[in-house]
Amino acid sequence: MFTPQPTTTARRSPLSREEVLHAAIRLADEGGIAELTMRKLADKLGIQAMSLYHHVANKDELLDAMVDAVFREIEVVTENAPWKPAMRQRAVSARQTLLRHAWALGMMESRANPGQATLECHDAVLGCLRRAGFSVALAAHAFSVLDSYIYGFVLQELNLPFQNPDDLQRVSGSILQNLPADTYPHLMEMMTAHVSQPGYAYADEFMFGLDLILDGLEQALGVRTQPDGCVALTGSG
Amino acid sequence: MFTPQPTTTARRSPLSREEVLHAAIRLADEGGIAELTMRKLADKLGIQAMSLYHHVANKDELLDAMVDAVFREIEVVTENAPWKPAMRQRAVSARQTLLRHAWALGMMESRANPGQATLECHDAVLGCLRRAGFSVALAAHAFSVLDSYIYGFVLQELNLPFQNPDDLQRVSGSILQNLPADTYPHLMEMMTAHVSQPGYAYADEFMFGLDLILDGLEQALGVRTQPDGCVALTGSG
DNA sequence: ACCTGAACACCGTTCAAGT
DNA sequence: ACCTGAACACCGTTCAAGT
Repeated sequence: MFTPQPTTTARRSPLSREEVLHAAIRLADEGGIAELTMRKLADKLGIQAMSLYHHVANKDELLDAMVDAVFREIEVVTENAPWKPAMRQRAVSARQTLLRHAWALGMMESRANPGQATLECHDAVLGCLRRAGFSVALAAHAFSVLDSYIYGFVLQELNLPFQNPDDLQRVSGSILQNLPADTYPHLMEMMTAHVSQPGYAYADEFMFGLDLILDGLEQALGVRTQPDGCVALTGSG
Repeated sequence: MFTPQPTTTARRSPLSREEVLHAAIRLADEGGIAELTMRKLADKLGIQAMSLYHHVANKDELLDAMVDAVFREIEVVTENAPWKPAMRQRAVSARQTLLRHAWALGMMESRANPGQATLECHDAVLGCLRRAGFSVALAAHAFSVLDSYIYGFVLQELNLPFQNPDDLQRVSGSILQNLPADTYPHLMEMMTAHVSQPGYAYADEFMFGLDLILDGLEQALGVRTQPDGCVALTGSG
């Protein structure tokens, strides 16, 4: 029996792996990683949960792909750019990306299969450093300390029980208000004299630590390229 | 009717909240956080899952208590110790503790209720810095950059698909072997010329970054306490 | 006070069956 | 090739009932 394709019928185009991936990311972005279940994801796509397994081997593989998609969003500018502003800008982009997808950081702990975008991002960073004169060993050091700092800072940022300065003042007040004033004196001082002051935002701490690390790397690079032992102070000081 | 207590009968002492907490930590340490379900935890304690709710409001409260117990394990030596070795030793202890409880880091992302041990740990660190002459603002900077680095480093360490140098050589080989040699040239160079060399261990990168940050903080402290603008180089260089 | 059985509303995934 | 219904072995948690 010949059954012609119903070309005129409004029909859902067959689901693609890309569609599944992006729907999963949107779901996790909006409702948190706990909201991302195969059943709810299927619901959002208008299919049954079991149909997802035609596009994705299992939930773990989906999570791997999601993490790789996050790395694709991190901008790495290395084209003939000096290493310091390039690394600085990449750090800023990485932080923004990881904040946009709050679920990603917590998932990296358990992922072991780096995707293509992840490898490309790493390669670009290493290339920038090597071209700037970093030895292989120093490039490894630099990569480690920069990524550690970025990941850890975002982890703390996401852990904060507030998102804006108004929240902060309210929350820090309620935490310490119920305690005797001398239980945590230094924490109390930090809250009252600094953190709860107008204009304070934890996000601003990011640049202090980032520049401290970049300056330290610059010094280490200078020591290496000038083996007379004289530290070259190339900063603004 | 009078029913006497069966004093002679071998009877389980009533379960305490502490017992539940430690069993939960052991379960997560051994099998990963996914293994920690209320049902399996109850099994291990020889009771039914529902009985746990007499000692813990819900799973979320249990997770909060587990994170706080991890902070209790971090050693903070601040008694009259100079700030630099004290902060160095605390960073080492924090890293070891977080490696011992690999589940803890991923959970901090979603916890918002700091416990007593957490607050005590933070207070001790701030006290050490303040006594050493750090301004409130610089102490906040120092705290942020140090904790960010520690957390981020451990996050990367846990993310590595190997635990010892032997694994490393095998894994790094299999990742890059299947690729054309020029797809990720700098990653390839890093693997072949550095990471896969005998004696390399990612764990050793920890001290480079830690000392880089501590030296940077020392410099920032010196600049502040000597307002003549002359940087005091108190390091070994 | 502490523990429990049964139940509810969920999970990820398999498998045989449909078109 | 793609989707599905039914089922399996799990979840966290509630609630009424036991001692």
